[in-house]
This record gives sequence, C-alpha cells and structure tokens, in this order.
Amino acid sequence: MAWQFDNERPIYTQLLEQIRFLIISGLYPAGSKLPSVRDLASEASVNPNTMQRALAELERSGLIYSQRTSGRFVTEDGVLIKQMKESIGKEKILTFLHEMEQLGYTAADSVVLVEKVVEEEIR
Amino acid sequence: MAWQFDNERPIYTQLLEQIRFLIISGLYPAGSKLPSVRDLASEASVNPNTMQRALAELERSGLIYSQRTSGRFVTEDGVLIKQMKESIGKEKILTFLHEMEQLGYTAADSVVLVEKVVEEEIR
Amino acid sequence: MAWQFDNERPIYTQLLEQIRFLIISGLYPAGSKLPSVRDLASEASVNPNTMQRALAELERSGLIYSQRTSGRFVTEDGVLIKQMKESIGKEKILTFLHEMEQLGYTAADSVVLVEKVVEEEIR
Amino acid sequence: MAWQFDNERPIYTQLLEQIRFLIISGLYPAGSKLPSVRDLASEASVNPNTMQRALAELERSGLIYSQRTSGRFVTEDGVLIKQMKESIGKEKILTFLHEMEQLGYTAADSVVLVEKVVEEEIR
DNA sequence: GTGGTCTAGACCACC
DNA sequence: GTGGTCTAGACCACA
Repeated sequence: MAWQFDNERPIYTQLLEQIRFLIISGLYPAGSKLPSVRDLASEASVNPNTMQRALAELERSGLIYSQRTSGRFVTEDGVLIKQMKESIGKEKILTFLHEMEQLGYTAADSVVLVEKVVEEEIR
Repeated sequence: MAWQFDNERPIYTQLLEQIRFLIISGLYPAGSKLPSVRDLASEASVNPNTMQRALAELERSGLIYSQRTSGRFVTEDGVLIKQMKESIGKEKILTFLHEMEQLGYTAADSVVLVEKVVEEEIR
Repeated sequence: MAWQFDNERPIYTQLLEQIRFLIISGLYPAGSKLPSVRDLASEASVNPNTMQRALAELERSGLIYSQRTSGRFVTEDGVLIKQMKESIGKEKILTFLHEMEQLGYTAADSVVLVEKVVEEEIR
Repeated sequence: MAWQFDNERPIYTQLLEQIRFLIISGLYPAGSKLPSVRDLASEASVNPNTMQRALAELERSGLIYSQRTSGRFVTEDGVLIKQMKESIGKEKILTFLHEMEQLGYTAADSVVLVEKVVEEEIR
C-alpha cells in the first residue's frame, strides 16, 4: 500500500480515507483484525497520535470497533460496509453536481461531460 | 447575490469561486467593471482585505485585471473565460472520478451512478 | 509614437520617461517647442492632469522650461541634455549591478552575462 | 543578516528578494528548514502577516514549500534553485537593456558602458 | 509551536 | 474614490 499525502488537507483525514478504502474494497475483510496503531503508524510514516485520530473517527462511523484487550477489528456487519460505501459515494456525487452547478453546468450537462471525460480516458 | 460561506474552507476561496461563477456565467460580462473592493466586501459582509485577497487570486488567473486607479475589470478575452470554465470543469470531473476510484468505483461505475442520482433528483 | 503603459508603475512616471526619451534621442531637438499639454494628453490618451504632472517633473529636472504665454520648450542647453542622458544611464547601470549582486553575481559576472545575452540577441 | 528596506517598493517584495537571495546563494541550503514565520518576522522587524505574504509568494515560485505543522523548507531541488537564479538574472539583464534602449543606447553601447562603470568601481 | 486565516483600522499614491 | 500595503491582534486546526 502506497501511503502518500498532500499538504492541503489534514493527514488524519487522508489516513481515514485510505483505511476506509481498504475496508470498503474488501482488502480488510469484515471481521478481520487491523494491525496495531503503532504498526499502522510506522507503516504510513506518521505520528501514532495522528493514526490514532484517524482510527477513532472510523470507529465513530461504525466501520471498525475496538476490543479493549485484543485490538481493533473491522465491523462484522457486511451490510453496513456496503451502505457506507454507497452513502459516501452518493455524497460525493451530490457535492460534485453542486460544484458543477457552481460553474454554470446543469446536472444534465455534468452527466454528459463526465461521460465524455471517461471516454477520453479510456482511449 | 446571496453570499454565503461554510466554515470548512477559507472565506477568500469561497469568495473567489462565487465571483468566478459570476464571470463564467456571464453575469459579469467580459470587459465589464467590477464593483470596488470596498463595495464587494461590504456586500458580502467580509473584511475588505479578505475580498482583496480573493480578487488578487482571480487576477493572477487572468480572469480579471486591475486598472490602478479606476477599478477592476473582467478580462475582455471571452475565449479565456470559456477556456477557464472548461478547464476548471474538467479538473473537477477528474478529481471526482479519482475520489470515486478511491471508494472502489470504476470510472464506468461512476458514470452510471451519476446518471442515477441525477434521475432521482429530477423526479 | 506608441504610447503604452503597464499597470505596475504610475502613469506619470512612464510618460516622463517616454518624453525624456524623445528629448534625449533628439526627436524633440534642443530649443524646440513641445505640443500643448492638451494635445500631448489626448495623443497619449491620458488625463491632462497626469500629463501636466509628468511635464512638471521634467521641468524640475531642467530638461524643459515653460514660457508663460507661449508654451513649453526643450532646453536649449545641449550639454545638459547629454549630461542628463549619461547620468541617468549610469544610475541605471549601478542599480542593475546592485540587483545582480543581490542575486549573487559579482560585477564581473554581470559584465560577462550581459555580453552573453547581447550576443544571443544578435544571433 | 541585515534586513533593510526602502520606501519605494512594498516591504513584502523586498523580503521576498532578500530571502530568495539567501536561498540562491546557498546560505539557506536546499532542503533546509527555514525559521518560523514569527521568528523571521521579528528578526526583520515586520508584521508576521507581511512576512507570511513574502513566504507565500516564494512558495508559489517553488523555491520553498510548507509542511503543514512542522515549518517551511527550502526545496530539495537544487537544479530548480540554479535555474531560478539564472532565469531571474536573465530577466534583469533584458529589462536593463530595454531601459537603456529607452534612453537611446544600443545593446552594444550598454555593454561598453557597463564595463566602464565596473572598471571605475574597481579602482 | 507551526502555518493559516480573518478582522479592524489605518495610511498611501494615484487620478 | 480607487487599488494596494501594512500593522496589530486574535483565533484555529494540526502534530
């Protein structure tokens, strides 16, 4: 896994997103145990406090839970994971459409443009 | 014009975007004179310095220029305005697609999802 | 004559420099009569007040003088004109050398670099 | 370091130039950490905001970058630093030659005059 | 402690 | 009245 960050946004946010991706994509399957904070932190070359914060946020969202003695685990609730993915995705789409409107494109315009860009990318 | 801001991002950035929208959408036509910094600032209820900063950034992008003592004007270059709109739009699309991939959706998935959301919105 | 200005410096300064050039280069010969402020201003598309100020500064430097009733004239003192040219030139050279030192180039470095640039330009 | 300013040009511009000199000359080596905004500001006896602005401009040029919470650093790209020095130098030379032409000196004249002034200075 | 943002208020040159 | 600069002082998120 390539951990890399930009300076524009908080590190912990970017950590959160990347770990969330690992879970949502199934690389960290439902119910599996996460590496320790220390290990995750050293792997990502960040301060353990920062990693801690990212995990705490993920815990708040319900995607992971911590077992006092034995560490942190991905939720066993596969449905939750799927819902999470879908709701975040929808959120991103709405934000995107809103920003495009902000630029003067209607939702219909945006659809067409996205299709066009995707086609270009494929070529 | 309804000037409103969220607390997540710098105000000057949001000012910039909103003014840019006014230009791109043609509400401030090419070559037209902008209100003075002070007027814009008071209209948006921000400090003149904050507005100044937003305008300075817009100036750097070439969308507006300032005439030492007579005020600020929208660029006369209509083509530039159009290009700006398109390039910002494309940028937003690419960012969006990237974030969706980050969530586990392929570009093709994203297209379908956007279409679906737009349809829902219309209903 | 092509009158054109940039926004970085005061208009009257740029007017001054351009008129000074006309005198120093002999296009406005020693002793000759200058066009009226109004004519000069309209030709340069600037406010007469601005042109007035430029001429006043030139007058202060001794390059021109005004005859209450009959208008403004270039000084008859050809030597003064020549001296002016040389002293301004020397001033510019010293400023230039100082700026280059500011960049980490010695005076000797600067000489070599200027020669190199001039050669390139010629080619 | 002797921080001193003239009143003709914005302080932030002069700060920028002086810090740029420190970098270009190697006094602040590639990759090294700069003092904090506050420290630099107090050292130069200017308002932190003014120093901030100078640094922000330097950042835009690529000579330095900021690490959200750990400070600002000189770019690690030594080549960029060298290129910057050369391109700024060339720019200054072209401006100089242009100004001299404006005075009625050809490029060849200018070369000779610069040499003469430098010789005088040495004596 | 670090960079970053914002406000309030002042001053300046220019036209 | 216009843009531009500067100061002083405050607050914030982040690490």
